[in-house]
This record gives sequence, C-alpha cells and structure tokens, in this order.
Amino acid sequence: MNTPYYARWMPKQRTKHDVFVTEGAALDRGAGITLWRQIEARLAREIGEGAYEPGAQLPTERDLALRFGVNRHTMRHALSALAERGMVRIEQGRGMFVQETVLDYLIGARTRFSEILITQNRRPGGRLLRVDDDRRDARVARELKLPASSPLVELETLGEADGRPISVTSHFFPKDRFAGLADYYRRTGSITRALQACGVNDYMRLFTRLAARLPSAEEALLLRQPRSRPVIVSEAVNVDGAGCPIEFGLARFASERVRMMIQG
Amino acid sequence: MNTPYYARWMPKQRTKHDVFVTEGAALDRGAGITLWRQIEARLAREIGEGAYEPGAQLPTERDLALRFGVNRHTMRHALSALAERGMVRIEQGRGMFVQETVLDYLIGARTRFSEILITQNRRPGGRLLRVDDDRRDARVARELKLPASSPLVELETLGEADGRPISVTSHFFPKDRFAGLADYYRRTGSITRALQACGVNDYMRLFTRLAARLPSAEEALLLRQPRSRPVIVSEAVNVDGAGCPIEFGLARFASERVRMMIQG
DNA sequence: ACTGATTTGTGCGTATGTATC
DNA sequence: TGATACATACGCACAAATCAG
Repeated sequence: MNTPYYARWMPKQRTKHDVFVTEGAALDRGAGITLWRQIEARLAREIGEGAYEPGAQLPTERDLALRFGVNRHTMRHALSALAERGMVRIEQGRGMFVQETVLDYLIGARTRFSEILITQNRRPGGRLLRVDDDRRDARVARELKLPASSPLVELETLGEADGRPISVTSHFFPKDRFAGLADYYRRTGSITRALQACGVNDYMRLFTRLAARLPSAEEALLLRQPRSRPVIVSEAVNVDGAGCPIEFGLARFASERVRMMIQG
Repeated sequence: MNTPYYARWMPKQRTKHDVFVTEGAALDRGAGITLWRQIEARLAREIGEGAYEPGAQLPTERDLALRFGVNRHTMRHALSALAERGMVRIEQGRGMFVQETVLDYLIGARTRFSEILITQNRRPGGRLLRVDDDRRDARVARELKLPASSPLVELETLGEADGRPISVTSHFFPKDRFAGLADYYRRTGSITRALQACGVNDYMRLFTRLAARLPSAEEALLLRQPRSRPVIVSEAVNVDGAGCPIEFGLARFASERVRMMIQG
C-alpha cells in the first residue's frame, strides 16, 4: 500500500496497484473524435458520478494510459484538459487528485458556522472532541478581558461540511458565567443554542484575526490532510448585546477546503 | 555553512556555533536580583537593540549558559520568561528564534498598504518587480467584469515593512482606462497616487478572499522565507466611486510576518 | 542530510491524419 | 493532384518534485 497516513480512514478506493483491463476497445479510433477528448469525457463522467471521492488520488498517468491503451502523452493531454476545467488538480511528484469544491467562509459581524454552510448549500456537521471545564490560559483570559488566572470552559469541536472535516476549533468561555455550557452543547450540538440556554440570545463578532501555518500532527489527523498543507488559523472574539466578551474562538481550517471571504 | 538558500542575502549574524567568552562576572550574584532575571533583562535588551535579526536563531541553551557562567536550569528559567513575554519562540528539537513582530494587516473597505503600515508604526516600502502592459487573463478579466480577452495592465510589486519583504502583489487594471499607469507608478511609487493621476480620486474594496498555500520557489525567494512556510493569498477587487471595478489584486503575504485583521 | 523509489513535467524525434491552398 | 501546415499520437529519455526510510 502507499496510502498517505491522513487517508487511512478514507473509504477504500482504487489505487495504482489495482489491475485495469485495457479499455482500448471502448475508444473509437479514427471516428472523428480524438482519443484525448474521448478519454477526457469518460473520466469527467466517472468523477461526476462519484467513482472517486472528492480529494481522492487518481491512478497514475502510467496506469490510466495502460487502462485506455494509449500513450502517456495522449493521456496527459486528456488530463490537462480536465485540470483546466478544474475537475482535477495535478501535483508534480505527488499525483492527481479530484478537485474539492472550496467553501467560502464568510467573515462578518454575524459569523455562524451552520448558517454559513447552509447558505453555501453544504450540510453542516460536527462533533465534540474534548471538554475542559477548568481551563486556565493567560493569553485567552486577556482576550476575554478577564484576570489572567480566571477559570475558563473550553470546548474543542470538529466542524464538517457534507461529512468532510473543515475545522478544528477551541471555544473558550468565562467559567463563572457559562459553567453548564458543555452539557447544553452536548444536548443541542450547537454553540449558538448552548449560549442561548445560558441566557445569551444574540452575540456579535468583535474581530477576527487570520494567520497561516503548518498543522501539528494531531490537527492534520483530525482534518484528514497532509502535514505539508497549511491550516488557516482564525482567532476571534464574540461579545454579547452589552459588548461584553463571551467567547474566544481559536479555529484551524483545512486550507484546501476553505477560503475566507470578507465583504466591504 | 548551513545557511538555507532563502537566507543567503541576509546579513551575517551570530549562530549557535559561535564561541562566547564567559560573562559570569557581569552578573551580580547575591545582589537581591535573581540571576535568571538579570539574564532575562540582558537578553531582552540585546534583542531589542537588534543584536539578533528578527527570526534569527539564538545560540543553544548550553552555549548561553556557558556564556553567562550559570547552570542550564537557570538559563532555561530566563529563556522561558522571554518566551512568555513573546520575545523568543522555543521549538523543541530545533532551537530558539527571535520572535518576529507580526504586522496586523487591517482588511476593510479602505485597505491601503502604506496607511496600514503607518498606523502600525512600520515604515512602508516596496519596489516594482515587473510590468506587463498587454496582459490577458480570462479569470482576472471576469473578476473585473470585462470580456475574457480584454487587455490588462499588470504591475507586480514587492511590499516591505521596515525594509523586510512582506508581500508580493500582482495588480491588474483594465488597459483601456489605465494605459499609462505603469509610468505613473514608477514616478510616484504608489498605486493610490498612480490611480489619482489616471483620474481615480478614491476607491473602495469590494471584497477580499483569503486562502493559504505553500509558496512557489520564486515567491519564497522574493519574500525571503523557506518554501516550507505558507503564504497567505489575498484576492481582492477595488472599485471606483461609481462602483466600477478598477483593480484586481493578487497578493501573497509571508505568513510569519503578517496576520490579517478583520473588524466587526 | 542523504538515498532510492515513485510520480509528474519536459524535450526530441517520428509517423499519421486532416484541413487548406 | 500536390504542397504545406497543423494537430494528433507514439516512443524514449531525462528533469524535477515528493516521500519514506
């Protein structure tokens, strides 16, 4: 096998070691349509029908050329046409991958994970990774305008779009005001609703800071991405109607699946 | 030597291999101030005075302990205090590095490179890398709401803060409206002023899209950063007073030196 | 930091089909 | 019919990037 470590949990899919029956017979040679166009159309249909997962690695040029019974150059012609269409992404030395549709994550005063995904026609999801109900962190406390040693509640969540991981987020709340928040989150599966249960009907984003870096081993694992691809790190503070800070969020987004969008 | 390729042009600086003369005599033992505090203060001053370049690697704990004639534990105490202050960054297995001050690049409707730097007390700079007065690019044309094959003027610039490169930006303009723009830029050194010379007194940012990826070899070279550190890619459209798109900017920021800030 | 294996990228030479003048 | 130009297709070789050890 040659599966990258981050792809171990992905559903079984075709690999370069699979044996292909030559489909040269399925191509019309000398029928007025060039070979590379026929191959392009065939692969485009297969990808469209979901034969390969988004983000999955396609067989190598060599194997595809073998499968279709054509020269590698001919194969490359078909593949570069697919890449130009944006259906696949070709990376020298790595291979070819089915292009994933990137999510435009709209950042503004009313940034809400679920709402953003729904307006992008994606199915939001997520799960709770970890809870720490007596966390201390001087830097986070400062962001929340609390004394440095104030107790905090931390929820670490994984955000998903259409079942694919998008983000790992640590949510920090002042403990004295949101002691039971973890339980409410477990019950509702939503930060917004858990906050409502704690008496916060509405909240606004005060600011967002964005940076980029390579992920830790754990982050790469959770996001199911290679360690060589960066994550977008978002630090944000949410305040209640009175302008009092209620949440500090530290999110790490898979940079290959998400793009940040700022209007105005 | 063991200099990474991107650092070849950087000024010569101290490395962990330099030999230090013991400065134990310079510390006041039993004078009411702990040794680690004295060392902390000394190193903080040296860094502040620029003895080490931002981002440069500090000598090893062992060498520093030797220099000050103290135990490694004492040295570590001083260093962890510096790390907590944010002056140095300690990476297990790699070494210690002078923390670079990150620039908060404020994104909003009136985003201007020079103004952002000045409000952050940084000295803005830059130079023109390349001009193409008859550029065609279907994707850029679409962003500017022009026919796909419209001619464009492209200026590629390097943005600097305090003499350190922070961004490489391709600015695209509709050629029919901004034919002489390159010359104006050469004369004024500012996009804003070059646009004024072309009759655009004010412009606004319509949107900004942010993504992250690893840099190309050329981008890494220009930004003087390793290829293994990501760049933040910003795509933005500016419009004139009438709402007509006048510029598409494709900027690549050194993620170690810049952080994007969004308010509200 | 080096090595070998894997995979995509590029160049050159050749042959053939197809459209145009 | 012949000449020419161009895209298509094949074969071979090596360069460049990536990755695992």
